[in-house]
Amino acid sequence: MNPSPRKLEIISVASTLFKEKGYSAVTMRDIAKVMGIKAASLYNHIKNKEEILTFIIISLAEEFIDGLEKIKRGNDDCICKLKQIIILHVEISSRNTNGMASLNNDWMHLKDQLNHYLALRMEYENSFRNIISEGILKNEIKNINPDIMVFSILSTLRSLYLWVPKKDDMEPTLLAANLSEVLLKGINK
Amino acid sequence: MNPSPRKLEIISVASTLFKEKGYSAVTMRDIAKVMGIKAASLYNHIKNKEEILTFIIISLAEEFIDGLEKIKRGNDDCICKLKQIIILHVEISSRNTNGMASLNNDWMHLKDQLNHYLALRMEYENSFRNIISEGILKNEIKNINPDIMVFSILSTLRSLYLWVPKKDDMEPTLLAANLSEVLLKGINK
DNA sequence: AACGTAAACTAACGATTGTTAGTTTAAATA
DNA sequence: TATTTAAACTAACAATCGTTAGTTTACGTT
Repeated sequence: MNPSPRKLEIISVASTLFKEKGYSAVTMRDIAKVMGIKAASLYNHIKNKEEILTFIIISLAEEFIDGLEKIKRGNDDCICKLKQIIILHVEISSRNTNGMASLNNDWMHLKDQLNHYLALRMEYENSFRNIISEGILKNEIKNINPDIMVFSILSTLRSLYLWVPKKDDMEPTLLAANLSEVLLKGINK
Repeated sequence: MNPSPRKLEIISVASTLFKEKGYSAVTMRDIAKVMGIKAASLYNHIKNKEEILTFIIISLAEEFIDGLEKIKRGNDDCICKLKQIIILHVEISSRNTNGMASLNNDWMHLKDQLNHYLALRMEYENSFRNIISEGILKNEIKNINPDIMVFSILSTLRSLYLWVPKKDDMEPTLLAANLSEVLLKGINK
């Protein structure tokens, strides 16, 4: 059963507020006020507050897993795969900056799906690290601690949601290209 | 008037909890329980909940401003200054991973000092960008949009608080050296 | 015209929130 | 020994929290 349009509207409003103040600081009455209805009316469309957060986070997490899965299946070299990962993050983050805030900062407030989320996250990071490690073996990537490279690149990509809205004049394609240059080849001339 | 040892103890406990769940989700009773006292007793040492957050954030922000000020005053080249900034972040983040969580995620819950914080933050980012821009002029740094380089490097440095605790076996000096290599020269061989 | 239904409403609940007031305890000081 | 004081306590407050129950409204379908 797909979410109704009204439910998606609530989730969208909630995402905006969650980004501004964090999940815990946003009340059902806050969400209702932006919707122009009373808090109790929200419950005609959603089960509870937690369901909103769960939907936001899990659907985004699965987008990332699916995207990475496709990249892994390709037989491009590692550097090319990394570029595709950068594009994946720019695309998803640009399309849903508000949701990305919850994915990054509010996952610990999940209950039922917390373990599922943590599993997806670990799966994603492991796949990412495997691509790096393979690149080192094939001599495409420097022989530095892969954890540091994963951490460094992923930190930047995870922060995109904060930065994309400030640069909405910049095309996602150009942003991804510049990011690839900086993340893969550095800034030093 | 310096904070008493007991007050610092409360702030330390609060920092730990703020990192785990975020400022809004941590109650005064949560903090008190870890301290082994009742919530009301906290008010013998602190004015209110907000004061705890303010102390954590502002003192860290000032550490960064002071550190960057010293780096700016030196007459090293830009690449060297960037390396010093990386060391600054590794040092501060290693010394206070818990506080860094609030600095990154809970600043929007400041009240009295919110504008002060935002001013410090803008000052820091501007100085950072100026170093990059100067590096481009002097042909030390690639001629790419400096905003993207600031964003990319700073995102990684701001996430250190999440990552340092998982790698407490790694010496901060080595971490800073590896980070410099990755952030400045990239991962591509 | 009668009915069904989706989506709003009012009213209220029990729990929890940050915080205050006033009291007790125990150790240091006079 | 008597007094002061720092730091804990108990008890309670008004406000706000997520949520439920029951009701009204308005519109599409029979």
